[in-house]
Amino acid sequence: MEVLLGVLAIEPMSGYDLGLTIRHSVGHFWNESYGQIYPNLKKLASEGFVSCKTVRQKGKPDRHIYSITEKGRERLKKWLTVPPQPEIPRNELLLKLFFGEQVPTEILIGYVERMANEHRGLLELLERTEREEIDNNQHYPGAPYWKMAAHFGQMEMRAHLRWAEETLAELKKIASKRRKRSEIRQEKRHAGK
Amino acid sequence: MEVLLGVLAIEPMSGYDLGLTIRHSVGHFWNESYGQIYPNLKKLASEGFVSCKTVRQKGKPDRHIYSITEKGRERLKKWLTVPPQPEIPRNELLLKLFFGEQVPTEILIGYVERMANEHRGLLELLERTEREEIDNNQHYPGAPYWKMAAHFGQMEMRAHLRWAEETLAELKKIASKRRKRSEIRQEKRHAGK
DNA sequence: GGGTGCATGTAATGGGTTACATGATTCT
DNA sequence: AGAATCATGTAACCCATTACATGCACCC
Repeated sequence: MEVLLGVLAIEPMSGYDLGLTIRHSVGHFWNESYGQIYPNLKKLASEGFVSCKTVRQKGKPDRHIYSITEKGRERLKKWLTVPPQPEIPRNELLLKLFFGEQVPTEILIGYVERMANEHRGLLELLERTEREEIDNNQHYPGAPYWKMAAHFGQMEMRAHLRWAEETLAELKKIASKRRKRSEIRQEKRHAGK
Repeated sequence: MEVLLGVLAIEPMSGYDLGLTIRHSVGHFWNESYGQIYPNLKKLASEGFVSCKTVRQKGKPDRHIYSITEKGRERLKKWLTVPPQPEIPRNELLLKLFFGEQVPTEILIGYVERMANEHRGLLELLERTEREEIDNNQHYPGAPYWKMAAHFGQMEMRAHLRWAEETLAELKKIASKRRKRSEIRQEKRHAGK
């Protein structure tokens, strides 16, 4: 809801563009689906927080360009001054790892490797975005804040990658132990026959 | 849903105890409310994934002790072998910081300080839990996995604290710049009078 | 007397994702 | 010809939190 106001405070745009802009600016820590964006824009418009101009297009449906109003800016500021409450994120990977005993270690190794690859990619993306997007908008007063948010993501990703390395080493140790144990079991079974 | 099975695979217990156990074992990356736990236990029981024994108590309501069944263990294993899909966590602090331009810098400083304090506390808790809970259960085959999950939280918290330091320094720079600018404005207004 | 902890549960409410529907244009 | 992109939106559904309801025991 308030992301929409925040982005529209930077620049008026359509619902579709809001989706794209949100994805590649705050996408690494906040996302909104179109099933959320369109109804919320309508609601914000009906309550006077945003205004809407309709632009005709040939072939395509009309574009609705939304702009934030004074009332909208006030609402945004009011929301910004409410202390954010801490939220416990849900991490399915960690949960599955926590119960990892129940499952072959190779599976867990796959999960951690996959996560590491994803986060490596995300880290690169964040670094690139910082260089290209934020540094090219140094004149804009919001740029320092964008940088802080981007840095958060970068530092988190690097921590995750370090953890993944450490954890993969540990998992591989466990895997080889397990293999040895099952080999011994096999031998005993052979001997017992 | 599956957390319940996972915890019950370690030890049978009541819904109430599940809530407590989840909070202080996987609480830093997963949480379930009682409004979720009780109905889900009922559902799991009706589908044969857990069994339930009722224990009478004087004064207090009957305790329902749930145990995982063979069918439940199979379901847990099946779930564990489904690759976790990456989830984008929502971070309200970062979002507010991203739009920080719109609001006095002091407010943002307060948010970041508060977050740093919280995460410092959480880090200590995680370190303590690792020493007390996990190391005391070294015999249990799940312990190494618990340790990995705990380490994830620790490394993340430490990264957040480093970020908070860096960010606070930056925010304080911005705050002093802003103060100077507003002093100049004040002087000009006086001179203009 | 009032707060906290034990112990269970239900119901309203809200938030969000997914799937669906439409339809033209552009790329492969 | 078929997929993808542009562009809007609705509706069903799922999930989750919150608040409510009950009631005893214990402590200050």
